[in-house]
Amino acid sequence: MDVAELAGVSQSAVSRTFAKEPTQSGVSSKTRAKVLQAAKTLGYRPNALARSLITNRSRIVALLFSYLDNPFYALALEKFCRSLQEVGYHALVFMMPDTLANVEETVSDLIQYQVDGIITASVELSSDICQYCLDQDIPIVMFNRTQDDPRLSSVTTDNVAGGRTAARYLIEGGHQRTSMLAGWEGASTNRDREFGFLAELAAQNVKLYDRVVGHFDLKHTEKATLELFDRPSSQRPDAVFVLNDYMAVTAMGIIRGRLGLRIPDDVSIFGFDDIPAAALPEYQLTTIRQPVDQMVAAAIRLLLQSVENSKAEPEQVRLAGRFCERQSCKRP
Amino acid sequence: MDVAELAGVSQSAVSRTFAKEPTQSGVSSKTRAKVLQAAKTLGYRPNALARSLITNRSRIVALLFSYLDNPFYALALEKFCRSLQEVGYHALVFMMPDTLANVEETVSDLIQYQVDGIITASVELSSDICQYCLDQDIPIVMFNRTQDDPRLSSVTTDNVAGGRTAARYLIEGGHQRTSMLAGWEGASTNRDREFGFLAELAAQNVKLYDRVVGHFDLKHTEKATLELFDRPSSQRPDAVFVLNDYMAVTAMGIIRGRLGLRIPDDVSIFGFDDIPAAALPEYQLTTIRQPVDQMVAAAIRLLLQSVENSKAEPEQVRLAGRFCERQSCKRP
DNA sequence: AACTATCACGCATACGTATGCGAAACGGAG
DNA sequence: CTCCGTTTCGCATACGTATGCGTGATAGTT
Repeated sequence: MDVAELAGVSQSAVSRTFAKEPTQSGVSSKTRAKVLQAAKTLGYRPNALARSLITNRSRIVALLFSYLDNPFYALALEKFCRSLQEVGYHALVFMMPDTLANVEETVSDLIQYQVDGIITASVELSSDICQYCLDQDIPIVMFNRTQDDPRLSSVTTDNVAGGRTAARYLIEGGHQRTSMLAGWEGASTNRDREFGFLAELAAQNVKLYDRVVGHFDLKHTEKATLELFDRPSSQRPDAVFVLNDYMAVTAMGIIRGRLGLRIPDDVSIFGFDDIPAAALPEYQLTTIRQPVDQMVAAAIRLLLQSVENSKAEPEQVRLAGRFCERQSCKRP
Repeated sequence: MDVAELAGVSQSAVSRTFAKEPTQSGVSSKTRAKVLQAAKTLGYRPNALARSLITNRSRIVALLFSYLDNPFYALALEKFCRSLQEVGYHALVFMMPDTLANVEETVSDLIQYQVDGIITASVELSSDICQYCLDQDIPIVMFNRTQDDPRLSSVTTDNVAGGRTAARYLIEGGHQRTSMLAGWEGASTNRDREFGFLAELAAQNVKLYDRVVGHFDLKHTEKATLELFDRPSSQRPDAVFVLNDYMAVTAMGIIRGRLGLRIPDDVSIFGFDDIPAAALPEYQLTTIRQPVDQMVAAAIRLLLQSVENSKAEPEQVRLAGRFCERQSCKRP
C-alpha cells in the first residue's frame, strides 16, 4: 500500500478511511485528512475487486437480455443501469447467445464474476441453472417473464388482464374478423396475453378469425403479416391484436405501405407495451402500457432484498397495465 | 480450497487445471480429471475477481453511454456486448448521469472495478479524466465521437463526407429552401456532419435557408420542427437535412401528422445513421448508413490491442458511410 | 540397470482489501 | 495528579487465485 506509506499510517487506516460510511469508522479526522491527501497525490482509488474478495459482495448485478432491437427492452436496460448506479451497484450486461450450450457458458461466466444477483429480461433459464444459482445463494429476478418455479422472483405486467382488455375493446368496436399476430410461443408474456385475449373472446362467444406468428422479430413479423392478409379483400381481418408494439409498428408499416390498407378504416391494430414510437403521429397505436419504471424499480427492490437477506421469500410481482386509447382502432 | 481437498491435490493443481489454455499447463490428465470431477460435485467455479487480483487483468470493459432511446446506440450496445463475450471479455455498462459531478463519480466507480479499458459512446470525457486514465494505463476508445486529444483512439464514420453527400444530393434534387435540423452542438458527429453539409453548400454557392436545433432528443426535435415550419406555406423549407435518423423519423411524424405535409412532395427529408426504422415503409428514409458492425469491431480491436500492449499508438479510425437512396427525398 | 532429461506437483508467497483484537493515546472528571 | 472510559491505531490474518522454484516421479536412452 503506497498510500499508507506516503501518509505515514497503516494500511488499516487507509482501508477505514475509504469505508462505506464515515460514521464510526474509527479514524480521526486528522489521519483521514492525511490519507485523503496522500490518495490524491497518488491518484489512488480503492480496488473494488479486492474488496469483494473479503466482503463476499461484489455490488455487481448481471443483466441478461436476448436482444435490444425492441425498444421496450432497450429502455428497460437503460433504466436498470441508471437505477443500479444510484444505489451503488453496477451492471454487467450479457446478451443471450442463440445456442443452448453457449447459454450455459454465459451463465457460468457471470457466476465466476461473483455477481450479487441476476436479472433476466425476456430470457428463461434451464432448471439446472436455476438450481445451481439458488444453491449458491445467487438471487434471480425475472423481468417481464415468469417461470413455473415458485422459488423464482419475477416482475410482470398483468398480461392476462391486458389481453382481456384488448379483446373487449375490439369486440365493442364491432369487429367481425378479429385476428391475432402472436410472438414467440415459448414466452410467458405471449402465453398470458394470448390466454387473456382468447378467454375474453370465448366469454363473449366470439371466435378468433385467424392467427399467425411473428416471433417478436422483424423478419417473421413481415412474413406473418403478409400471410395474414393474403386473401380476397372481403375476407381480410378487420382487427388484429398484435402481442407487442414492436411487431405492431412493423405490421402497420406493411399493412399501409405494402398492402395499401388504411388504419383503422380497413383494419384495426391493437398493441402491447406502449413503446415511445406508439405515440408518434404515424402510429397513434392503441395499446396497453407496461409501467416500465415501476417494473424496473420493483425488480431491483426484489433483488436487493434477496441480497441483503438470503432467506427472503421469492415474490411474484404483477403490476397493472394501463389502457392507452389512440387512433389505431375503430372506436366503439 | 475445498476442491483441492476433495480431489486430494494441492490448490496449485486446481489453479492450473482451470488455467486459460490446457497447453503446457503442467497438470497430468489424471489429476486434471480428479479436479474436474471434484469441481463438478461441489459446483465449483473459479473466482474471476480473485484471479484479476493476481493477473492485473479483469477482462472487464466499461461501456459508457448517454442514452439508449436512439436505436443506433441500443444496437451498438447489443453488438458490443456480444462481441466482447465472444473474445472472453465482459461489459460493465454505465449510463452517463446529467450532472458533471456525477460523471466524475461514475468514472471513479468504474476505475475502482479495475476495468481493462473504456469505450465511450456519445460521451465526452473531461481532460482531467482522460489524463487520469492514460496515467493509469487504462485505454480509452471513443465510439462515434472524436475529441481533440490525439492520445485518444476513436472510431467514426466519415461524417464530413456524409454531410457533403447530403448537400450534393439535395442540391441536385433542385431544392430551393434547404434547411437543417441540427442535433446537439457539442457533439463531434453534429459538428462534422454540419461542417460537411455547409461546406458543400458553400462550394456550390447555395445558401442555407434555415437552421434549428433538436438536441438529438424527442422533445426538442418536436419543438424545433414546428418552429422550422411555422411560416406561410410558400416560405416553408422544401428540404431538410436532419443530423440523425432518430430525429428525422420523429420530424417526419410531425411534418405529416401535425402539419399535413407530404414527403417528399412538399418537403424532402435526408437523415443520417440508417437505423432499422429508416427502412420501414412509413419512412423510406434516404440517409447515410453508418457501418455499425465494422465500427464496433474496430473499436474492440483498438481497445484490446491497447490492452495487450500498453504502448500501442492511439489510432483514429474513420470508416466510409454508405449512401442509401430511398423515397424521402425528391430525386434529381 | 543406471543416468539424464522431462514432467508433474506442492510449497510458499503475493495481489489489495476488511476486520477482530489488543495496545496506546486521549479526554474528562474527581 | 490519578483513574477510567472512549477513541484511534496497528498487527495479524483471511479472502481465492497465480506462479517461480525446488523436489520427486516418470520416461527414455544407452
